[in-house]
Amino acid sequence: MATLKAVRGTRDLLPPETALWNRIEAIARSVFARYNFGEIRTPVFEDTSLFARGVGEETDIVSKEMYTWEDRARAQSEKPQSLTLRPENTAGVVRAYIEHKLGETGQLQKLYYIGPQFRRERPQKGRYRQFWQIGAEVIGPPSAGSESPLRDAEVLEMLAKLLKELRISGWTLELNSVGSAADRARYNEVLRAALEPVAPKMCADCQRRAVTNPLRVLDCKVPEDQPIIETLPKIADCLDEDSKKHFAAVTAALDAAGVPYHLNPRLVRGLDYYTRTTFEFTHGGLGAQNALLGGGRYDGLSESIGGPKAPGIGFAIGLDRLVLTLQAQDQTVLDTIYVDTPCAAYIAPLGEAQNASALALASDLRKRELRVEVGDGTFRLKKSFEIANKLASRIVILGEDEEKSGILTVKNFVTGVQSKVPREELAAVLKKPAAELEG
RNA sequence: GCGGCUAUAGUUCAGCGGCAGAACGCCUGACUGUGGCUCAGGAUGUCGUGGGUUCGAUCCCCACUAGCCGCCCCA
Repeated sequence: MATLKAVRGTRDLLPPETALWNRIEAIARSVFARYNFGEIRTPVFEDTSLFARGVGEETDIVSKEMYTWEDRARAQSEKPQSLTLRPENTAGVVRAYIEHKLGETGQLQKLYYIGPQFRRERPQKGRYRQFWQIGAEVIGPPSAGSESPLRDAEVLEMLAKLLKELRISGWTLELNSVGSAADRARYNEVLRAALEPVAPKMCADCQRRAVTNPLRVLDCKVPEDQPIIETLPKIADCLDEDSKKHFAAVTAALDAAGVPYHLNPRLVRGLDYYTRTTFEFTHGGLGAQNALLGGGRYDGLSESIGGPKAPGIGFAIGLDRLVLTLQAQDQTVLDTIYVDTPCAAYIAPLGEAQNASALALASDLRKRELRVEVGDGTFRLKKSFEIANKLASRIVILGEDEEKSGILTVKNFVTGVQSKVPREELAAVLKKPAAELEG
């Protein structure tokens, strides 16, 4: 029988790498807490129509990347429900916001999530079919200030802080405004019209995009097309006064907060729900998948899935890509984040007769918050030393003599010093840094 | 979904149409309670899977699967 493997595009995360993941998540939770965000956990699958209506029927995500299946019908007369593994988490959060009537609290909701998302794309480095996102949303009724450009700036400033605490440098904040839904629709027509005469001179992809999705033409990377793209109308010229004012307030707040950004009038994001402020933090060294995180404002999302008016802004960080970026950085930088603590002690019983008391000793030390490993009495002492040397900073020898006298033999691998330690003093000795000489 | 490259030991990789290799790691070293550095031995394996060509295939051909790179798109 063929050996079973993780399915394409999915993978196992093993120690010690998981320690790094945990560390990153802990830092994120800590930053979110300071900005007064609370955690939300939504189901990993939802009714398919949530994504179709929320994310947008025409987006790549919905049209070709979702894991969708039909649930069993509850009764024969019923139609089976179509379910989908979430391809992103914003729609689920907004659905929960509506379902639990969080808007009725009158308060701004600040929610973050950490969890797996699913998209059936061709796997690559930094792109998996089950991938992890850390994201946050600020959403609420307009009366709670959910539309304020201050919220946009606060979210961006928080992201800059988070990246700093994660020791990630060299990122670029690409910033743009795609205007209101109406602005966007208007721009689409203007762009389509402007493209008509020039598209035949462009690359094959652009000729196709000019018809199917004009906004994507702006993203084209073919050098020959760049001069033509430069001449195309910019979305900024199609923004109404409110959108312009809103965006100006966002950039002003960023300037005041000292968050550097790069205005990118060609930044187009692939989800239909984005309005006004959109952004992306990119990082070199990620290859073709250079987006570390992306997000933006979604003032009409709630209404598009049948909820009340609830403007919001949010982002999603690609956790897999964050880890890749971190691992590509200087090892010393990595060490400050990923702390691989060795065991304080390896307890070596000298015979099977000592196994039970070795376990009891370990239990006692663990109660005192020490990380401890226990060997086995069938191991020869030489072998115990070899194992201990690999994973602990000290070895504690427990033979017949030690068991009778209660005086344990402790050898420190850092200093090379071997000493006798009464059992009741052991925990205190092990808590001292191994580099310190002990009596 | 399309194109290119790749798949050999636990890991990183070399290799050749005729008995499978290196480095690191692992195991064992005068059976008694002492590791790290050396030294001496030892084991690595369905050569990704399934077909085909051949006297003979890990090697050549085809298909499949998976990974990587690019496109598309995105986190």
